[in-house]
Formats: sequence, C-alpha cells, structure tokens
Amino acid sequence: MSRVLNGNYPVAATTRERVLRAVDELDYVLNGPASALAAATSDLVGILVNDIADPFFGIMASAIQSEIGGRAAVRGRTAGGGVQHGGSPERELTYLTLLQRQRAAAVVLTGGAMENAPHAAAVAAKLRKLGEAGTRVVLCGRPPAPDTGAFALTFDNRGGGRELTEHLIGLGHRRLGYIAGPEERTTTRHRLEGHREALATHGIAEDPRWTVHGRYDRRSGYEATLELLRRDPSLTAVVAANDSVAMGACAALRESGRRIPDDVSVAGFDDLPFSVDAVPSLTTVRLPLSEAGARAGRIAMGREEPPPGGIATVRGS
Amino acid sequence: MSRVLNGNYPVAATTRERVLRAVDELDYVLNGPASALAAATSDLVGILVNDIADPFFGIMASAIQSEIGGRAAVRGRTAGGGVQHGGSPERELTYLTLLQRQRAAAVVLTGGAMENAPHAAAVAAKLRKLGEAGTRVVLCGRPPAPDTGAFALTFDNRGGGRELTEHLIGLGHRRLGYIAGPEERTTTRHRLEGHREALATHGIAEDPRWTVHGRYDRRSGYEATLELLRRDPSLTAVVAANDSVAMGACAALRESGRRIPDDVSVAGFDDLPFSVDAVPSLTTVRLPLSEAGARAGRIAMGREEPPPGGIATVRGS
DNA sequence: CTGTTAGCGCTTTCAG
DNA sequence: CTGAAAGCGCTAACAG
Repeated sequence: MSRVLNGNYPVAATTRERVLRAVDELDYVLNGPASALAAATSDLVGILVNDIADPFFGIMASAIQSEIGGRAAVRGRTAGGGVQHGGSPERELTYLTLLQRQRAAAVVLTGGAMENAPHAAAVAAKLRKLGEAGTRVVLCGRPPAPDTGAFALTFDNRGGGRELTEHLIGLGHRRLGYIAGPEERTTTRHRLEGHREALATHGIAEDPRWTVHGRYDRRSGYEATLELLRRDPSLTAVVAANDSVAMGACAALRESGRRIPDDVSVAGFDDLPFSVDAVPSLTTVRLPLSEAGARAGRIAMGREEPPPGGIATVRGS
Repeated sequence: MSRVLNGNYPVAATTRERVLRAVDELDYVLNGPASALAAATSDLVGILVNDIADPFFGIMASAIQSEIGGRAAVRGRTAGGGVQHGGSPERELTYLTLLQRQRAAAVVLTGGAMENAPHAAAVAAKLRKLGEAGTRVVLCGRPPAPDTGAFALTFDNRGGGRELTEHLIGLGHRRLGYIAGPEERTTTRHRLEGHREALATHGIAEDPRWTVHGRYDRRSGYEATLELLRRDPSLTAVVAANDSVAMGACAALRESGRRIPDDVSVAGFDDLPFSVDAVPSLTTVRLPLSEAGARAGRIAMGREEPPPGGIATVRGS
C-alpha cells in the first residue's frame, strides 16, 4: 500500500510489517510514472549544463547533485562529445520543454546565458511557464532572468575580470592580449567588461588588435594566442576566457619560444582543479562553483530560503 | 491528439494542421508521466557515474549523452562535491532502483565496479531484473556482469597497466613506486595486475614497500607519493592510478626537490585533457573514453548492434 | 487507523 | 482515416 511506502500517513506497525514483507518477496518496485501522474508532481530535478565534459559544469553539477540526493537528472545542453558548437539555443529550449514534460520538481540552469534577444525571450517565457506549473527554477552561475520567478545565484564575472587585469597591470604590464569567450554570452561580456574597466581605470588605451573571441576550450586558446602574437608580438600578458583557454595559450606561447612568466604572463578564470598544476602556475580567478552549486541544489529542493529578492551574488572565499 | 504528436499513426494533413494549431495556442505540453504510464515505457535513459566532477566520467557521460539526444538522465553514484568517499555501494543500488522505478528505457553504468562480493551480487541481481523489465543495460568502461543480459564495453586496464610499466622499464627504471586506486575496485586490480605482469616479465622482484593504495584524486596522489618516498627514497619512477593522482605525485616530487623526469619519472592513466599540459608532460595511457561512451549510447538507444557475445573491449586509437 | 473508490492524462484497442 | 472507450498503477479523498 502506498501509505506505508510513502510514509506520509499513520499506519499500524503490524500492517506496515506485513506490507514490507510482501514488497520484499515480490521485489516490487513502485511505478514512478504512475505516482507522478496521480500525484501530479514528479520528484525529478533537472540540471542543465552546456557540456558535462567540462569540469566547470561537472563541478557545479556534482555539488548540486550532492544536495538533491538521489533524484537528479543532469541534462546536457550542447552535446559535448564531438562537435562542440557552443551552447545551441534550440537545444536549450528543447531540454527545458523536456523537463516541463516530465513535470520536474525543479530545474537548475548552470553557467552563462546566451544573449541573442529572441532566444533569451523564449527562454524567459519558458522559465515563467515552468514556474507557474510549480517547478522551482534556479539559475546557478547565471545572471537573473527578470520576471520569471526564477531564483538566481550569480558570479561576479565583471569584478573578477577587473581584478585579474588589475593584478597584471600592477605587475607592470601595459600591453595585454585578451582571449574572450564566444560572443553573445553573458559570461563573455561581463568578464570582458571587467577587463576594460581595469584598463580604463589605469589609463591604458585599448587596442582592438588585443582582443580576440574564441570558444571556451584549450584548442581555441592555442589558436587565439597564435593570432594575438601575429597581430602584436610585443604583448607581455595574455588574459584568457577561462583556465582551459589559458592552458592552450601557454602551449602556444611556449611553442613560440616565449617563457612564462618571464616573457609573457598568462591569466585564467575559474580556478579549475588542474590549474594548480600548470607550470609555472597560472594566475586565475577562483569561482565558488561548488558553493554555488550546493546552494542552488538546496534551494531547488526547498531546503534553503531563497536569497532576498530572489537574487544573490556568490563570492569566492 | 496523441496520434499526431507521436506521429506513429496515419493522420489527415488537415486534421494534423488543426491539432498543431491548438497545441500551439494553448502551449500545450505532453504529460510525460501519463504517457509513460499508458505506454508502459518511458524514454529516459540513465547514466550512472561515480563522480560527475571527475572528467573521466564527465567525458564518458558527454559522449553517451550526445548519442541519446535529448533524453539523458545522468545520475551520480557518489555525491562528488565535498566528501569524496569513493563509490558507495548502497548509493549505487539506490540509483539503480530509482531508474527501475522510472521504468528507464536504458541504463549505462560507467567506470570500474566494486568487487565486494555481496554488493556485486546485489548489483548483478538488480541488472538482471532491469533487463527482464525491458531496460537495456550497458556497461561502459566496466567489466562484464555475467548472466545479467547486460552488454559490456570494457577497457583493457590490465594491458594498459602492463605497457605503461614496460615503457618505464624500457627507460631503464628498476625501482618503481605504484600508487594504486581504492581497494576492491576492478579498475584498481586490473591496472595493478598489469603492472605486476610487466615487473615479472622483466625479472624485477616486487618490493611491498613500493605499492600504496589511495583514492583517485590529486590529494591522494600527493600523500601517497610522500609515503612512497619515505619508504624508499631511491625510487626512480612513480606509476599512478590515474592522471589526477599523477599530478599530485608530481607536486609532491617537486616539493621534495626532485626534478621530473631527470630524477624521477611519473606515469599516469586515462590521458585526460589536462595531462598534456603537465610540464614536463606525463606519460599516460590513453583510454577511449569518448569512443566507448558514444558506442554505449548508441547501444543503449538500440541504434547499434551490441557486440557479439555481448562483450567487447574498446581499444584506444 | 484501514478498506474502497474516483480519477490523473495518456495510449491503445475497437468500432465506425 | 477518426471517434469512443478501456485501462495503465498509483494517490488522495472519503467513508468506515
């Protein structure tokens, strides 16, 4: 009987005993879809990531998952694997619909959002609809989505970008290359804005040759660095969109015969586990991936009070 | 009407048109649980991983997912996140039951299995039951589970371990430390057996001081290396359970004032993306993570013929 | 505390 | 080709 299995109803100890034994003998397993249909809610929570092979998302997903104990469903946005075509808008919506179809109890969207206007509007509409249907929506490491009812735990990408560049400027650098992420992504834009703020603050004029866009992976960092060096061989520092890109940059610099950090300094973003082993070690901005993920997971489960106003910036320790 | 949405039934173009418009206007979304209940099958496929924050699993999961397009559900076995207590047996079974409850269309179990006898039997029983219920079960990077009906795509951990150690022996090493993974794991045992085979082949007597067990993470590699050096400071090579462990080993060696590879050689396993950036670069065994994952995904979807006999060893390229 | 009953929203027959 | 009807296995509400 459902009453004993769900434990949300008074049952005599003796009856419970009897039911439990029967369950055991027939190794009966509750039918999830039937429960979900009858109760009009499933206990699934969806986690949307760009690419689960990327530790940036893996770490957040792991933290979220550890908080929602045994009912996770991580769904990749882009396929990852072979063709890494960056976050594909259609797929993001498709996955959201899938979760909506499953009547998910909660959905956590991780990482930066795409800024393509129509797509952003479509996602916002979808989030609102999910919220109305009773699904808790949490944005983790992603900017707020106004008027959707979604809770947001954001990172201070702009501030991080600014501090990183200020650090390099403090070291005496005046010609800094910048390898940005894909265009039309909030993460890309915010980090770049922070970088520019730092330059402006210190009266360094921007040179358009010093910025190049790429993907968030190592190969892209390698190629972009080659391009940067071609455009201006006198650069003394390279700021990368994230740590993977920074690793690619290091490889390209080494191949070009430059020593790090003697000839050129390299800076990254995210502070992924492998960064500490880069030799010589990388300057990078630590993002509280685990902390944010854990908190997002708890909010998704309704076990933690959402931040006042529904929005909070999670700071590194 | 379900007939047009599922497209598995002849419908007049005009009727379809009418339905589609209505769907659009009401932004109607199919009720997943209801479909699953009525049809007695869901289209979910579960992916079990030890720790999604570990790129070893992330890469496989990504590849699997890219093949099952839009119906993945990655479920972590151990929580990952903070306390990395290795794969917990109970949780593995719990997740399997969860998938069984959801009437998953398929389940992919990734990575090594635990060798604890009662637990292994319990898992085998569960897999058999899943298979009987019509769920396709695929083991990816995991040894076969006899008589369960599960398909297995295994890695040649033993052969890889052997070749790795032979490579080091070929370089002239005679005193090799070995940092093994957690005990009672197939992966750990197979790699270690390969290592020992290589030693035996070349007439090198094993010294019990040279082997130490740890976890599959960087910190463990760091600590184990310190222990190894304490036991025998004259080691000239360290073979690690995987690349993360190898990174920790490198750090410990450097701190102890040893140069790599001049004083001590280090070897890893898995060939994860960051390994290439370890300087000087790490000798490591490439595991076909993506290839195996992709194939496992296709088999799970019924889009690829399972290997003859249900078992295949996936080889690196 | 416990037995009974009416749906949940779909898929799948079975007749038109 | 299309309408109608019978469940799928469970939960929740209602009487005992």
